[in-house]
Amino acid sequence: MSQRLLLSFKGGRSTKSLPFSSFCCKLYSSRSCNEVLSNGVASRKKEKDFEHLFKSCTKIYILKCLHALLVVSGKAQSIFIGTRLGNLYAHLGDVSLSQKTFCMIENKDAYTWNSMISSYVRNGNFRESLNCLNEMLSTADVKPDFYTFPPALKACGNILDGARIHCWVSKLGLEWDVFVAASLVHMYCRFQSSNVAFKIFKNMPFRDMGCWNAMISGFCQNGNAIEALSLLNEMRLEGIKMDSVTIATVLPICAQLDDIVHGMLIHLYVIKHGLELNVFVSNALINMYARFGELRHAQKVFDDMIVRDLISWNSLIAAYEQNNVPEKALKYFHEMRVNEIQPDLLTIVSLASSTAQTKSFHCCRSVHGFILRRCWIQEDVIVCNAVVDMYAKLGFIHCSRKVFDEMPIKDVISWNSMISGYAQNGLASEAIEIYNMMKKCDDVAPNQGTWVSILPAYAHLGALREGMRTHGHVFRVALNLDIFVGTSLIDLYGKCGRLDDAMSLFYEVPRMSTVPWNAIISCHGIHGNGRVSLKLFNDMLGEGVKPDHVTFLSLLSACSHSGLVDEGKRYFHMMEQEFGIKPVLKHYGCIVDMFARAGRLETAYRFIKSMPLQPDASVWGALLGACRIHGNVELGKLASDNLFEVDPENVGYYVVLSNIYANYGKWEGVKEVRSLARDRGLKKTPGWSSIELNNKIEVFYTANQSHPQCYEIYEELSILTAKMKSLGYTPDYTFVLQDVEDDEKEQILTSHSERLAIAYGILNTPHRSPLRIYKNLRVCGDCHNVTKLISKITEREIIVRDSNRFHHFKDGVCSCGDYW
DNA sequence: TTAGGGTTAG
Repeated sequence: MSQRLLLSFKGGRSTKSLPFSSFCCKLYSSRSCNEVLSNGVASRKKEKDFEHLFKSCTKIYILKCLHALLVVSGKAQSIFIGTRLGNLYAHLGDVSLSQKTFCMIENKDAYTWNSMISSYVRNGNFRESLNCLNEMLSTADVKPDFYTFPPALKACGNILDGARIHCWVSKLGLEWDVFVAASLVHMYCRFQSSNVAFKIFKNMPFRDMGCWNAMISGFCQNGNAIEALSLLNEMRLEGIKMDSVTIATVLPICAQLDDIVHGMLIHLYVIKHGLELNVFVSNALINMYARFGELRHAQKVFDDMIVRDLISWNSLIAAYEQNNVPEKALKYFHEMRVNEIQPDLLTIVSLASSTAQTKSFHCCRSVHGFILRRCWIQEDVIVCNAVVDMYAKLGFIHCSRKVFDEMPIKDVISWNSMISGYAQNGLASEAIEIYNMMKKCDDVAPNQGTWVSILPAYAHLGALREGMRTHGHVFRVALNLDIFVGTSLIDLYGKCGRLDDAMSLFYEVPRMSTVPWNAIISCHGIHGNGRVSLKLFNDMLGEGVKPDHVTFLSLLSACSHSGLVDEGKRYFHMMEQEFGIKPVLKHYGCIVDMFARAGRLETAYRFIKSMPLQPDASVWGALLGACRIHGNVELGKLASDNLFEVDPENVGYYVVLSNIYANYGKWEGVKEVRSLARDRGLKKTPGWSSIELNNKIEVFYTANQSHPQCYEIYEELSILTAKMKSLGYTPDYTFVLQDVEDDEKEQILTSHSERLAIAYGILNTPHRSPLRIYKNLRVCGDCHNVTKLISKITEREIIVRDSNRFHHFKDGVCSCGDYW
């Protein structure tokens, strides 16, 4: 029977794996193996005749059957058959069998050695492949040929290995083989030596597509996008057409150079030459369109693909994730699963980020669970970082911290994610704590991402001294003029009240992008220098920098803080009409704030009513805040009613409404709001102020009685109050929100946390030195007046930053001109 | 018969 099977197998159906596999199974199970061998496999005369049998081996078990037959017949040790078997095992992914088979071969020739080297490389065992090469080179009777070096060059872990192999290549005169030369080019580019690679490339007498592609991709990998494009042009001039590899290489640089026209022209070329069937090309097109935010084009490319691989799915999911369309990203993740495509680590990274965008804690837990079940948390630091980032973006910072603390390995991005997670959730002190922990780790060095995360935390707390020390670090690693780090420094100096330093830094960093402009416009804005902000905006246009939506946020907020209502209106219209930027809720919020601050509460209210978007808490919050300043109970109540609906959990709004009632002595209203907040389980955020002294940040809560210098602080404050009264100060009791007697009201005002911090600063710093205070809530009107007077009495600059803006007190006046 | 050059990331 086996004999018949073998004969039928020989008779024409041999190239199909199924008949052959069934043949093998039957053969294996039959007890007459020897008989078959003597009549079938073993009786064949030429080794070459095995070729079609080898071709049929598409599954490991089939190959094992054939191998068994060949071992029995004594043919497996022959160089041709043994090497072929070893190669087949390597192709089918069984490395250990591949290695065993090679080792069985006696008197290996170059073909066997070459096959062994490439088999190791194919399976990622680079060290072993280089050992193999060394052994081959030391074997006297074997001569390496042009098949030997390309895989070995791929295996080089450093440029020294590569240069050593280059020497052998030159010695054997193989340098000008196109495959070898392309591999050399690729190797040198991998180790950032594109100049050496280019020299080899230029000297080649003949170049095939592989060489051109190796050089172009080498330039791309080393960030030399311009050189890559000029080489592409040279290739075109020589009449060589781009192939699918060229296109997959070049598309990413179109995105890098922000050149969508070039990218679309290449897409046309792809269509014209029928290259869209290549999965690499289509994947690169999806990625290119995604970078430009052209999701419809990306989707069309994906839809038209006949064959899709994991990267195609990952690219589409990432396209939606990076362009903030999480629903679609999740939809395609689901579809991918339906199509039984197994996600990989990169899928999960996009998934985690998309889930964070949905703001659904439940979904995030599912993603975390999915990752835990696959044990990826232990295996991959990138996935862990994505989870840390996911929870942080959702505001569940304690979950981030838990994942972070349990990470087996932390890299610099893990630390950066945790620092920026805290900083972005307003927890600047915690961000600094993590940064300090990071500094103690020897195996991790801060990078650009670290500085852009930690500097805003210092800026937030007004921790100028620590910020300046970090500026020193940044300077030493030559990142001070990096556009993002430089901008963070501008922001730091600006927010710490050092506008002159911010300006000098601003003129040092590259100013081609909006980023530093936005920062400096905003810095002047929060200091009440609205006119300077407007001038900077015009300078920006003059230098040919196109403003973005953040520029207008900074600008409108500057107008709002300086009472420049007409200018604000003008720029708001200009934004859409001249620059085509559609205002989002934050822009509307600025305009409401601008009208309301200026006392035009009715206009602000009418503006809200005319908005095409549903107003959110920030819009109503702006109106409410101004109602408190301008004392409009009726509109304040209306704004609060809306706020209690859109953001019922934010205790701040209840406090402001109760303040408005209290100012007018409407104690019934106060009682009502307080009980409403209590019923909803909300507690007032305690007010606190901080001051940085001797590299330590000292925090004072309102009416703090437990500070070691408590007695001196209150003593100092009472001396100051007496001096202020002699200058005509009378306490403004409208800022006392409790229904108590006047002397108690004065006591309450005196114990406001910013005053405690100021007194502490006066007691512990040299005469006339400036004081920098940060307050977590808004500074009250009475404290504002008091700080002005203290600045005069003590001849000190006092810079107070509160949750709303900046107050720079000097010689009894505030930079905001009492307009805030 | 063994070989080179390509697409996705926190």
